[in-house]
Amino acid sequence: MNKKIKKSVKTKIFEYCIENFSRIGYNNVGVRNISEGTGLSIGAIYYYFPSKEKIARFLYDTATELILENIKKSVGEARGDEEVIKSIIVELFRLTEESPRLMEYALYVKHKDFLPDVLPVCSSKPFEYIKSFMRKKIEEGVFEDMDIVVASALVMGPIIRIVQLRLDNLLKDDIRKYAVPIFEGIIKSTFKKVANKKISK
Amino acid sequence: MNKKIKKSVKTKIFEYCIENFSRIGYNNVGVRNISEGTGLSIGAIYYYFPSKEKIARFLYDTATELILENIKKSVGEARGDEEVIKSIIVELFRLTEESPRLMEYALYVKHKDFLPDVLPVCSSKPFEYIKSFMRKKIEEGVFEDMDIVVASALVMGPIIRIVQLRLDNLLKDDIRKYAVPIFEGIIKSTFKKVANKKISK
DNA sequence: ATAATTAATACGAATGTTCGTTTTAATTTA
DNA sequence: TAAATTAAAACGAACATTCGTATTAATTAT
Repeated sequence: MNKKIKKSVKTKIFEYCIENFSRIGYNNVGVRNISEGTGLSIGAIYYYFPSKEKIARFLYDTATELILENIKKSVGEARGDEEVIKSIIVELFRLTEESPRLMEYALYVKHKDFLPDVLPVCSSKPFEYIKSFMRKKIEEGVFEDMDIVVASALVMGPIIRIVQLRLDNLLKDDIRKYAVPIFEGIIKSTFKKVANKKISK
Repeated sequence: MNKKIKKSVKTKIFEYCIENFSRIGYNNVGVRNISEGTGLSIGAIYYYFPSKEKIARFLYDTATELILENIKKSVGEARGDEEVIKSIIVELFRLTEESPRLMEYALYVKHKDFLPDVLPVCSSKPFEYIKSFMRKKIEEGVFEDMDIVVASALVMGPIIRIVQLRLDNLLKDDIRKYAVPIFEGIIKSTFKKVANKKISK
């Protein structure tokens, strides 16, 4: 009966920092900016986080966890292997449109600058999850029998590329319109061909 | 008869900064580090560059120019459309193995942190060059008739992804071994099918 | 009363940059 | 040839600023 009325301190910090670490960079956002931007005092910030670096780590963990949850939920509703791939694309594109800063932080922020020992995002939970799905499908013979690295690159490469172009503002329109053609291209390059089955209409 | 003997100041700075901006980040490399690392005095550095930011810009321009030159040369020796795609892959993979820091700087460095008004690398000269080639081939009917954005993502996405994985040290071995399988996957997803022509052996 | 938050101040370390000076090498003058 | 002059190149201590962080005492909320 309380938490709803006011945003928690951590939430405020999360929202402000996700936005601004992505937009102008970790090193260009000072603790004083965070204080002003959230309306919190510097003391309050340090009451919840022992250091600025810990904020960055908290953002990273929360962001990857959030993305993973969304992907899992989306994949959970999919029927069949192709549907799984499609649902991943749709979900990643949706997240890109609806939470661009979240995606930007997860994909882009050069963690080496300020989180030296964090895994590169490409091997963070969401991407590991997708990769393990693919590994299984190669074993089952759904995908062409290819190296997992190659398969993973052929599937995730185009998706991530579209997302990056959008986040860089090089694509002006909603990228969800690319979901189907990208999906079809990916299927062509990775799935075993089945004689009596058409992929596109 | 003189320039050969000593590395120019700009060359020294280029080499040190490409290495270290990529490795530990622009904001973690101070002017004092550059001074110590190159053996140049701080004064000398500022004699050649008006600011640290201008160094970053110089690196960016030089790196993209270098990569573009190499791609052009490699493409120039290719015969036929598929060969062009293959030569781009081979060249980008070669550069990744032989000049990883150069590639890392061009692909990765989050320019927003310190070069606010520079183009994202994905739209820098080398990538624009490749894209315009593809646009032409779509018009000529070599590629499937698809949106240039989609085609570009299907071609460049997997390539860049492999490169990134390698630069993140998530792939331990030389990525050149992936050149052919990646090439074959890309062809499948983008090239028009020609009935009496097999792509792989 | 305890915990949470604020506001203000202060700290030292690190930053990018400046600037007066020195070194070096080439050119000009004598 | 030797001395004088010049200008570019290199130097590095010092500067003002900003950073993350710490500390304080006062205030508010539970």
